[in-house]
Amino acid sequence: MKKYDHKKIEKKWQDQWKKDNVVKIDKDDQSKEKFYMLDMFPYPSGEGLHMGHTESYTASDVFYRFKKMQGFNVLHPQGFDSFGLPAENYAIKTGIHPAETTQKNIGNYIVQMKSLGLNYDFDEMVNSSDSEYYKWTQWLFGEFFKNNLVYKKTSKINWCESCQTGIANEQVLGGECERCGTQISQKEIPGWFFKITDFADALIEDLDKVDWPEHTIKNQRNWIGKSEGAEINFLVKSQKSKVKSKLKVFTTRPDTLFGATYMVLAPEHKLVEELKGKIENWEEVEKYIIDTQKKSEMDRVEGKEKTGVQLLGIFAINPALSKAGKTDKEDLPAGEAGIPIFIADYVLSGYGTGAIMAVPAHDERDYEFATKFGLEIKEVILGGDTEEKAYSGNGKIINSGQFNGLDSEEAKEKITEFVGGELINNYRLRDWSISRQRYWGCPIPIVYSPEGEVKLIPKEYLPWLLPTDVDFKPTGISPLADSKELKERTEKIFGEGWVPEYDTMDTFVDSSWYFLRYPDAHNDNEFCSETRKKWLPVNLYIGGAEHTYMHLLFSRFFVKAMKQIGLLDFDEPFLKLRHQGMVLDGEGKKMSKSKGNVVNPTEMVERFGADSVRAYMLFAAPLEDEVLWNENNIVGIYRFLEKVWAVSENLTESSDEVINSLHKTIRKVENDIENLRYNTAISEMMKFINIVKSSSVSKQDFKIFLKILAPFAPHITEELWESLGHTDSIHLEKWPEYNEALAKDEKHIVVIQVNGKVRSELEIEDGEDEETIKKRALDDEKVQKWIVGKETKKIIYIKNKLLSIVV
RNA sequence: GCCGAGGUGGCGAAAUUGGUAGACGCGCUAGUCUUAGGAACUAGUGGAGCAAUCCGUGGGAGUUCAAGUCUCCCCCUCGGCACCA
Repeated sequence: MKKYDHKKIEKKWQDQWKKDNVVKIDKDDQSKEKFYMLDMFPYPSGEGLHMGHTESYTASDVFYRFKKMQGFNVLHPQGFDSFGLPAENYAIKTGIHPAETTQKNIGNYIVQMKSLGLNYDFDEMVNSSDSEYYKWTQWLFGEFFKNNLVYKKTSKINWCESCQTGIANEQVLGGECERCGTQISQKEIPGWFFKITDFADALIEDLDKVDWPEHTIKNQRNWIGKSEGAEINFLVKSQKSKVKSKLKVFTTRPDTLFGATYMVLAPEHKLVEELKGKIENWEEVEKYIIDTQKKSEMDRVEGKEKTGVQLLGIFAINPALSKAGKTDKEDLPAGEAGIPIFIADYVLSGYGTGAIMAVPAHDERDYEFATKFGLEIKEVILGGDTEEKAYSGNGKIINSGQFNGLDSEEAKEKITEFVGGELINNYRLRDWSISRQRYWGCPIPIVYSPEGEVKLIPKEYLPWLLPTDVDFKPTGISPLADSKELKERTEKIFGEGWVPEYDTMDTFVDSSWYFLRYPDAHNDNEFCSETRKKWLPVNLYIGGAEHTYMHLLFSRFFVKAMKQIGLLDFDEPFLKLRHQGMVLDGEGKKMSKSKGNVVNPTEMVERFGADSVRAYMLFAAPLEDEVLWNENNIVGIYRFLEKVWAVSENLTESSDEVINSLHKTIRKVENDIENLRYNTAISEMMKFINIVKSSSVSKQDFKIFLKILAPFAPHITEELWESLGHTDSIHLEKWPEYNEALAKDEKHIVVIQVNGKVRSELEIEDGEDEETIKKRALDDEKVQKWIVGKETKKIIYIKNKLLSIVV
């Protein structure tokens, strides 16, 4: 008997599959139903594939093989998100061009993926730093430009001093750069923006159309941060002069307008500068503004204590309190004065209008501020605990003139109308800043005329190539600025004095549409032909939970924008999404280079075999949970495969028990794969083998078992398939059908409970009638003991499972 | 503080969705074989008890013939957000 030697057979079959080009599919095959199985494409780092990839890529590989056996035409592509900072930083250190490192790393990744038995067609791969791909990234930018979905503006953006580039809001984590952890500052620079906010509502509403994890949907919603409220104008007056200005605020609680006793502007608010001459304590105000600018976002939040400065010499008029309820009728009822105006850093310039009406009686932050500065607190809502500092719930309106007695909800609309305000929605989401002052990214296809006029580079000049004659060292100005070649190229095409855009695009742009390219990866005329668009959208997408905001949000935006332009005809890119959990070390700690506990997938494949590594990753825990990589546990899987191997050399006849178990196993495994419950699918197959070991199985039935094991352990099953006399691959077989009648049990154990406690059990024939079972139960010796001399009040029977006697 | 996920043997985890809690795997114990075993095989393995039986799914209450599962309150762990008006 030859031994199970994973090294030999895995090598053998990987070579064979390559030779047979088994992964190639006919993308235009109309005879089969399509299924688009997608993995999140990796950034090809120098570290190589990590265990997290191993798990999610195996998960998708199993699903792909399963769907294929079920007769679907399955697209299961892979590619590389290869623009980005690590390669550029490496280039700065070593002088090796990013293109070169990237190419090398991609080669490594492909070798590693193949060694795991992952079936991808690398002839059809997408590589975002390849001009064949980024030509279309640029073309899409152009389409967005033509359709007014991208614009340029000078604004304060998040600036990372260490990376020497601006970054998106989404890339700032707790005031720090998500890449390098440097404190983010604000910098005023010109840059390009995608109008993602145009789609804010659709990005929320369409979440109802997808099958995604609940928490991911919630995160998307929170990130967009829709709040319903009103914009209301207040009048600002100077004590000395007649000059009046309007001050617009956003509030979610217009119903509390009568309780607004002061106003707060963000220190950066335009009006502060405008009214400079009217503000009597300008020196103090200016100092506060400068102090605020100096504070980083972190400090602003950490020093929770409210600070602020009143703008002396000016005041605002609460429109609700002016005679006619309109701001332009500024006369106040006799004895009423205007309300004070403050600047304070608890009001953010970037949200809403950068100014608020403060209602201390019903907002905790306003309450805190008002208490500190001794400002009036006026209750206008009845409700809640009177002990509470500020009641922020809904209730009956009081102290609000003709609106008294209304419910808050109703009052919101009426009071807004009364003061000429407007009900509107506000969003936390901002337009997506995509300009990066770095080298290794997709060039923005824009040129400027000598007069500074913006011109989109026409399609005929795409791909607009990333120049190679640059110095990588970041200086805060995009490295492209020192390319002689780029300058000459631009002048040659557009004329003397024309200059190219030097910024490159955020790499999230590359990954926002890559899944649209796979169906037609080498099309040089279109990003994807009409006939190949039939592959879209993605049926199942598997990837890390760290992408619950950015990548998923941006991809969704792209699809919506492209639909609006008429390039696509669906709303959502990923119909079904599942995340894999993190892979931790044996002690449950995160793997990291500094801890020295990083596990190398290739080394594990060498030692235990790809089949064992694959099956173990999926067996150890549910897909979405964390997996501990415990080398002592993987032997369980290895033993299982050895048992399968051993069984294959001892095939005779199937016992009834084995036949029954086989059909149950097919049913369970099929159902579990469909629901991505791989862990229980594998345990079910283990059970089957255990039963076979204590009994016997026929060649035919064993071959059926091999088929359901094949997606998980593609090499060993292929080897055994061959040794059982087949010349065609097991992976071309059809998924076996189970027989419901054979999967049925003929006998059942029925548990007998007395007053809810298990007292005995009976073996019954399937379908044995209830009366007989009841009688048998009541006569049962062990049951008798508990019911003798008592009156039977109730008997409940759950078919084939349980009989509960109440006495 | 807010949002989300979770808490079941020594460990990773199951539980047909209200019906025998701990499947499957690791580990452990005993035995067989062996020069040996960190190999293989067989049996056992939630806790207490000689046993009958009792106790057990973070804690407490409740609904029910029956609760890991449903309801209410509380505690803890992990992830994310953090003055968003």
